[in-house]
Order: sequence, then C-alpha cells, then structure tokens
Amino acid sequence: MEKGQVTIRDIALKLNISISTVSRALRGMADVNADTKKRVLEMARELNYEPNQIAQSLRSNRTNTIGIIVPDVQVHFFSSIVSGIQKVASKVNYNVLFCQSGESYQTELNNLKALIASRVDGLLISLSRETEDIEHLLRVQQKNIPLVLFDRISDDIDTSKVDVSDTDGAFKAVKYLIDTECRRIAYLAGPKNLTISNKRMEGYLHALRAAGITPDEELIVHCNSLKEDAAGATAQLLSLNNKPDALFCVNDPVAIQAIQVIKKHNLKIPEDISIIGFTDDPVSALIEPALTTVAQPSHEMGQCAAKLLIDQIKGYDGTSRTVTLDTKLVLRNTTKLLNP
Amino acid sequence: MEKGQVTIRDIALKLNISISTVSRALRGMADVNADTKKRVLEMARELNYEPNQIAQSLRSNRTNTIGIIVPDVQVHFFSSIVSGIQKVASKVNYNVLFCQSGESYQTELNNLKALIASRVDGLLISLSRETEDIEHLLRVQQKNIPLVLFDRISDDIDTSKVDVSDTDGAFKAVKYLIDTECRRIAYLAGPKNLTISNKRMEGYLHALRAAGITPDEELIVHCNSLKEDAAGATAQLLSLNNKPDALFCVNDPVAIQAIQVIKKHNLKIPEDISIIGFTDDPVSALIEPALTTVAQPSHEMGQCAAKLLIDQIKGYDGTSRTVTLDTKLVLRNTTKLLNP
DNA sequence: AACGTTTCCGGTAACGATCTCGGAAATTAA
DNA sequence: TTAATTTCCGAGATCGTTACCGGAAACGTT
Repeated sequence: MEKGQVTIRDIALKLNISISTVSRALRGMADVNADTKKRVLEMARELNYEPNQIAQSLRSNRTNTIGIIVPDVQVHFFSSIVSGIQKVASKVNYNVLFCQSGESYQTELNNLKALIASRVDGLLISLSRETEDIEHLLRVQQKNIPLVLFDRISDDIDTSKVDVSDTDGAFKAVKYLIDTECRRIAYLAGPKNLTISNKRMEGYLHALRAAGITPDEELIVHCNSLKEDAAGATAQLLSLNNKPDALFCVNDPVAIQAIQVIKKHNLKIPEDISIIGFTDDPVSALIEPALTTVAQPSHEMGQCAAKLLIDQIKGYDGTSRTVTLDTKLVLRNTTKLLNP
Repeated sequence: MEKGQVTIRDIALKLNISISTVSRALRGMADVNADTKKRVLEMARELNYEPNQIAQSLRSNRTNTIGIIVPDVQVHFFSSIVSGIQKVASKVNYNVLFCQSGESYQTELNNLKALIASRVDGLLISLSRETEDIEHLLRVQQKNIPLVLFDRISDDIDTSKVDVSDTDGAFKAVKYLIDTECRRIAYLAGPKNLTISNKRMEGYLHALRAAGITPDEELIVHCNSLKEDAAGATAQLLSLNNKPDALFCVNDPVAIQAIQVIKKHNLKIPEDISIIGFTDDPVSALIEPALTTVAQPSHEMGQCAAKLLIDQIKGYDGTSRTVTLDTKLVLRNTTKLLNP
C-alpha cells in the first residue's frame, strides 16, 4: 500500500525501463517497441495508474479547466446555464471549476482571484448584482485569459458575450398586453444598475410609445433584493389612485410574488390585472394561474457560452463576438386572450 | 506585454534578488529583511502577480480542490446541495471541481476519472440512478482519497455519508395520512435499485403495519424516468377497481405529476385523494393545491457533507461517519386536516 | 582580537510529466 | 564485411514553486 498515487516512475521501476519510455508508451508515440508498449499499458492498468494532470498542466501551461462564476446556482435559470456549460465542457474533456458570487462584488473578486491562481484556461462569468466596476475583468484580459460574459453582461468591456434579446422580449410582452386591451401597464424593474433590467425597460418604453401611450413614471418601480421588495413594490402599485391594469415584471420570481399579493387583494387575474414575467422558470407553468412569461433559453445559453469560450481557448476564433439568443413569449393564464 | 503570466522569477529578476528570497517574502516567512519584503510585495502588486497554484499543488501534493459529482444540477434539490458545498469550501479556500453524471453510470465513471486525474483532495458524490456497482468507489479508497457520499448513498461501502431520515420521514408522512382517515394508501416509488426509494418504502410499510393495515402490492408502483412514468403510474392507480384514497410519492416531481393527472380525472384533492411528496422543492409551495411534503434540508446537507470531507482531508477525523439529517413533514393543502 | 550568534540570502533539489537530443543496438544496403 | 540507416531507448532540461542547506555579512561577547 503506497502513500501517494502511482506515477510513471513507479511503472518505470517495476519494468526496469526509463520514465521517458513509459511516457512515450502511455502517450502512444511511434518510437517505442510494440512489446514494451504493451507491457507498459498492462502495468499501468495493474497499478491503477491515472496521469497526474497537475504535472501535465505545469508542463504544458494548459489546465484543460474553465472557471465559472454565477451569482447563485440555486436559481434555476443559473443552474440550467451551469448544467449546459458543464455538459459542453465535459464533452471536449474540459473540467469546470465552479464558484458563486452570492451577488456580492467582493466575493466575485475573491472567486476570480482563486480561478486565476488555479490557472484556468478560460472564464465564464455572470456578474453579481452589486458589480458596477469591471476593473477586475480588464485585469483578466491583460493576462490574456479568454473571457466570456453571459446574461449579466457589461457594456464597458470588449469581450465575447452571450445574452438574450431582452429589449425585444420585453417589447413583445408589453405589446401583447396592449393588444389585449391593457393601457396602464406597470414595470416592476430590478436594481437600477442591472443591465438586463434596463434593457427590458427599453423594450417596455418602446412598446408603449409605439402604441401612443405616454409612459407614467409612477408605474415604474424598482426592487432590489428580489422577494421582499417585490411584494412591497406590488402593494405600492395597487395603492395608486389610478391602478395599473397590467404588470410586466423583470423576472419570474418577482412576478410570482406579485401574483400572491394581487390574490390577497382579491383582484382577478387576468381580468382585473394581467401579468407577464421573464425567464420561464419551471415554477411558472405550475403555479395557479400559470404565468405568461418571456422564455429565455437558459440551457442553450450555457452551451453557447461554453462553445464560444472553448473556441477562443483553442484559438479557433480570436475576435470577441456577442451572441444574442432569441426570447419567446409563452402565453399562459395570467394574460387575456387575443381577440381574433 | 508578456506571453504567460508573471512568476516569482520575474519578480526576482526585476529586483535583482533570488527567487528563494521572493518566495520567502511572499509567503511572509521570518528570515527576510523588512525592506526587501516590502519591495517584493510592491513589485508583486505592480506586476499583478498571482501565485501559480498548479506549481504549488505539484510541489505540495495538495490541490486545495474538492470534486463533486451530482446527477443533475438542474434539479433544485441538487443545486441547493451544490450551493451549500461551494459556500463551505470557499470559506476555507477550497476550490470546487463540478461534474454531472446525468444519471448515467458511464458518465459517472468518466467524471471520476477526470477528478482523480485532477488530483482533487477529496470527493463528494451522489450516485447516479443507474449505479449499482460501486467498484469505482472502492478504487477511490485504495488511492486514499477522502470520499463522502450524500443523498444517493450506497450501503456497500464503508465511507462517510450524509443522508436524511428517509425511513422516518416516510413513516411520519404515511402516519399522517392514516391519522386523517386514509386507508388505501399507495406508494409511487422510484427505481427498484434506488436506496432512498427503498428506505422510504420501509417507512411506508412500517406505518401501515403499525396501524394494522395490510400492505397491498397493487398499491406499490415503481417509476423510472421521472416525469413520463409518474403520469402513467398514477393513471394506473386510478384505474383500479378499488382506488387509493391517498398517494405517498417518492419525491415532489412525481407528486406534482400525480396532481396533474388527478386533476384531469376530476378528483378532488384532498377530499377524494390525499397526496404527500418528498423533498420540499420550492415549486411545491406555489402549485395549486400547495403540496404537503416531507422537507429535506438540502442546503444543510451540502454544508454538512463538505464539512465532513474537509475535516477528513485535513486529517482531523479519520473515521468514516454517517450523518443523518432530520426530515420534517410540511403540511399544506394536498392533505386533510387532523381532527382534534 | 578572536570567537560565537544572528540575520539575511542564494544555490540546489525536488514534485510528475514531456520533449529534445543523442546514442546504442538492430537492421538493411553496399 | 563495412557503412548506412532505422528502431528503440535513456539522460537531462524544463514548467513554477517550496524546502533544505549552507554561506556571507553584521552583530555582540569575552
């Protein structure tokens, strides 16, 4: 029973040959005797040898590992992305070092430091809600580490990005609300510095203006820490003299909170007030009433981001590209039917 | 603009001192002049130096990295565990290499191979549904790699484990059904080789017998690939001459499927048929009717497993321990009220 | 003044794998 | 038989870091 793990040196000693030969045999190189090669492979299997990727990495300066930072993997949207990333990575023999920022800028910095120290070959990051300064990302670029941002991206850095058509998705949602006779449409927004929240706001405003409706500032409410604020924000909207007849929400959790509050106020959904969310969380199809929402292809987003990154690592593509995935309005029961 | 990253050698060259001194200075060792140390630290910051953990790992034979394998991180129960693991690990400066088996035995083997090659300091594994043979886990032990199993554990290996009180949780659930006047209680089970499914069956049978009810084999139905089978199994139960008046389900997704089918049959929940799930998925509180379920502390399970593993890695505890976390019956609206 | 101590620093050998180089043995060609 | 070539293998350097060892100053002690 040895202490550490088996090395090529152990194999070499057992067979009384040099480690160079063992290395060549294991890597399947040409200039090694067929018989020697067979003996090496057999011995490797017998000793249960596994190559030491740490040593390989040090030598080759490549770790075959990519790093991910997401805000919180407990959010289904992110776990779905992480799943997509991991599957693609594993298919091309890349490992995945996984971190969570917990929506904290400081933790994001720490995560990044750890991943850089681990010499990941590339990075996939979805920014924390607190992150405004992207100095740390620029430092990543200075080190020539390939970087792909997804979902929570930043416009202040020139790198590859994957996002969804937020503006267009919001536009489609709000247009649908207008088409189903809603006129006072509120927007339950996210934090003011969150890019995706702002892009969805653009779509919201655009749809209103396109229909000749003047946006009412009273109807745009921001909420920060999702659940708690969302309930308060909804209550605030319902207490207006001139109540909204529809609610467009920055994401599904907010929409679900809104539904609970509206139910408590004994208002009918969608007759009194229509609701549309964003994301298509699995919960949304199961709640009562089932939530109409703008679906984002989360799994595909992860796969796409991973592919972009790996292409960059392998040097297939040096340019930074932004891929925008399509969103789709999924009609359920929190919205009225379109009149034919 | 250099090619690779900055090394202590670069710092040494710039300051015209030896790499040994730089190393000592960076590690804050005693025998280095205060002024020299200051200059080294300043230069390190100026050059944006990050220690190469790969080299450190090779030298020290420790990677400060643990590996996780879960079946599917998109399942909330697992993402919650993974989140708990990652938080604990990060707090003690451990990295997390993340893999998914996708419920495939072969993929689990591949994952394990990759993690061993990466020389993780320890492993956290929740077995795939396909896994029956645990030879691969024994090989891990032969290599003296600390291993902790969680949730999907196996009785055939002596190692640290974290699970929940499955049997007791099932017992409490079924007892509650009996206490609320249910008599023909069906069990919608998982695959036959799944330990947790069998343990829950034990609790189910125990509760029945304790109440003097003879278990009816007709009322125990197994389903494999979760969603599709669950619907079929439920339909099968509803087509019996002597229908069940309650359904105990191996997990929440199965219960939720069952609810949909039962609704379609125009049966009233819980008046005609009561339902209890297992896990307490976040969805369960939001669906209509809200699902009564046996809650498992998933986040805590992750944290506990990570702590056990890290204690083992650091050599605080060499013995293999099994921690069983408590389950809690969460009463909602798919069950009748208890008569006082 | 001669000695021991302390302070600080550099050389060198590892960790495990790979790659380059060169050389010995075996084979072929002349 | 000798020369040329092929086949196969080993020595050594290297990746970035740390640990061990030893040495040169600078200091204090008698």
